[in-house]
Amino acid sequence: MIETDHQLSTCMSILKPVRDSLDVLNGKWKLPIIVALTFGEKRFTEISKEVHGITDRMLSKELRDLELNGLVRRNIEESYPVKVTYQLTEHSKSLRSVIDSLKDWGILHKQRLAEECREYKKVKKVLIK
Amino acid sequence: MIETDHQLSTCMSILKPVRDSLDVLNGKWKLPIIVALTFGEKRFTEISKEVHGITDRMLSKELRDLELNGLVRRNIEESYPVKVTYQLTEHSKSLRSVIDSLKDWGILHKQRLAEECREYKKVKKVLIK
DNA sequence: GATATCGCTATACTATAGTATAGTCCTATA
DNA sequence: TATAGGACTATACTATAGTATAGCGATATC
Repeated sequence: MIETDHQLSTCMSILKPVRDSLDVLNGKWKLPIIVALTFGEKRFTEISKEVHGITDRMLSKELRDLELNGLVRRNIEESYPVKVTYQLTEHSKSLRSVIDSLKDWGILHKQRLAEECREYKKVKKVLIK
Repeated sequence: MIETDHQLSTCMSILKPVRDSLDVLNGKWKLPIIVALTFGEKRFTEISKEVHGITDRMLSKELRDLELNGLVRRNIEESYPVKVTYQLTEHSKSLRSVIDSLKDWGILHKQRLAEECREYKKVKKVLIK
């Protein structure tokens, strides 16, 4: 019982950091934007063209979010006219393993669902016979 | 150029499975429910009591989602009255590494943000001087 | 007979995420 | 002078996630 409580509280303490990570990555556009910035800095309209379907409003907001979370840096070139570029930060590289982990599980999960579906069809076939 | 296109398409192919994983874990209640079921099967009202603040409607919906994704199994005991229990599946155990990865990054990220904040204060101090 | 528990569902609402469309202020170019 | 691009912001909308509250049909308990 004490053991269980201890384990449970351990589990609970996992929830907060997991939520933090999910919040940073969540939404429809964060990851596509990160991908677009993977091979060097880009300008607002360049990102907008690469991330198909995003509106200016969303891009502006998501870039601000990513900047606040220290994943993206906004550079202003003091030229005429000013040139604004966005690039990934060092910190953003630490996301690599998280993304890999999510990708691997996503693939595994799809396979599992497909297997389950085949199982179901097999069962149905037997039942029909 | 060809190289870059190739790398980009690789990145894009990562997006879908990552999205799949995020969709499965997303929302306010999925993870707390999974935690509640970590130490054995539980009944509807037991989960409801452990996951503080969740409404019956949400619990019902989220359990159905988790069941559809093969993470939770619903058992009906044919007794009078019927007893319904929920438990984690084998497949749900494969989430372990994903959750660990998210947790680790969440902790790292908080630290990074805290450091950045200290940096900022240092800079501000210098500027005020 | 009245009340309580179990495992939900129904209805109606609010809050947050995302979309659609237009406009602004700057400079550059035809 | 007109048009276009860059980097946004403003306004208004829709869609999805989540909340609040109530009810229901079964059994069990007082």
